[in-house]
Amino acid sequence: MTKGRATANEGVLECPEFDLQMTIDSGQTFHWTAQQGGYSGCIGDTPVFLRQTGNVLYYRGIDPVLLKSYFSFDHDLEAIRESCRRHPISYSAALACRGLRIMRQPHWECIATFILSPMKQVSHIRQMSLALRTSYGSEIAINTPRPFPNPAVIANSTEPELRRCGLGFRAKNLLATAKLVATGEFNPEKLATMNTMNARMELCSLPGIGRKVANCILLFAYERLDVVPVDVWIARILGSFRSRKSGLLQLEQYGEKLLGPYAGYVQQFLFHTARTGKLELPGTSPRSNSTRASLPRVAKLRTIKNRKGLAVSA
DNA sequence: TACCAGGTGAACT
DNA sequence: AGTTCACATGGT
Repeated sequence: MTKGRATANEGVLECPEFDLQMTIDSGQTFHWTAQQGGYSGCIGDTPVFLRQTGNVLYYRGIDPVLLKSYFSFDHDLEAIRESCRRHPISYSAALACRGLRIMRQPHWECIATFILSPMKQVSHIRQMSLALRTSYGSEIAINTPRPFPNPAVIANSTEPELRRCGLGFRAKNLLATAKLVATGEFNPEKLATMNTMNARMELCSLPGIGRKVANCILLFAYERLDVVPVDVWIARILGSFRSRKSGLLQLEQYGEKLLGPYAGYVQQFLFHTARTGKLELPGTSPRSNSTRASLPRVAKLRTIKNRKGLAVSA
């Protein structure tokens, strides 16, 4: 109905090389709900509605400057694509992911939701996020989405109550981390000024955060675009590129070298194409929509808490 | 039913 | 230092 034309209270933004749906569905954010041909959610504490038609983004409720920053409109996607041209599989993944941008998410909500991520599918992380926002998020206005709850609000809750949001064993970690942040003992803003290795160590000091989750947070909230989070998908993909099987840390280092200066971005292209069944790997067939991945299995994976001197990317 | 999901941390050899 | 296991929940 309103497709291709702005309604009364909508702002309009040219957005070349941007795919709203792919960006939101790529497993980096879990707080947006598909609605009326667009998405509703919050940017910070501001309720926002977004929809896209072609190269035009229609937005409601938000300063376009913040919007552009949130979705990283300043990232040079062409340069990022070119950075992995020498590696054909990555390059074709990059071409398949035109318009996928790595966002600048608010620090706390990114930390909190990736604490919820271990051993959960993307759709389940969305469910947990929604349950938390519904139960604990403040009501900004009637009939608008609630923002992700502040650390203090979570900190004032209890583990049994958090478990009612379906968090399982993650409830304890979220609660403990929320308390550390609420008291000021841990300051997420401080990490922005630190180098990647030190920021990673700080994150790994939090309960429930190991190397993989820390890397996700560094990539999706702190703009460390060279960092490669190695989850089961990326481990399979990177593992299939080499004959020797290796541990998580080895795969991460291998990935950072192979995928170039924007390795984290390229990792996201590989992750998303694999998860949507579009990635073709040597010796495997792309999965169909209805079946599980046919990607090769990887030996049981162990995680490593970061230690001093273990500089993977300085 | 059994298996898997954007893993982590503690207790084992 | 390397291995093994428990940990909740929801979906196929």
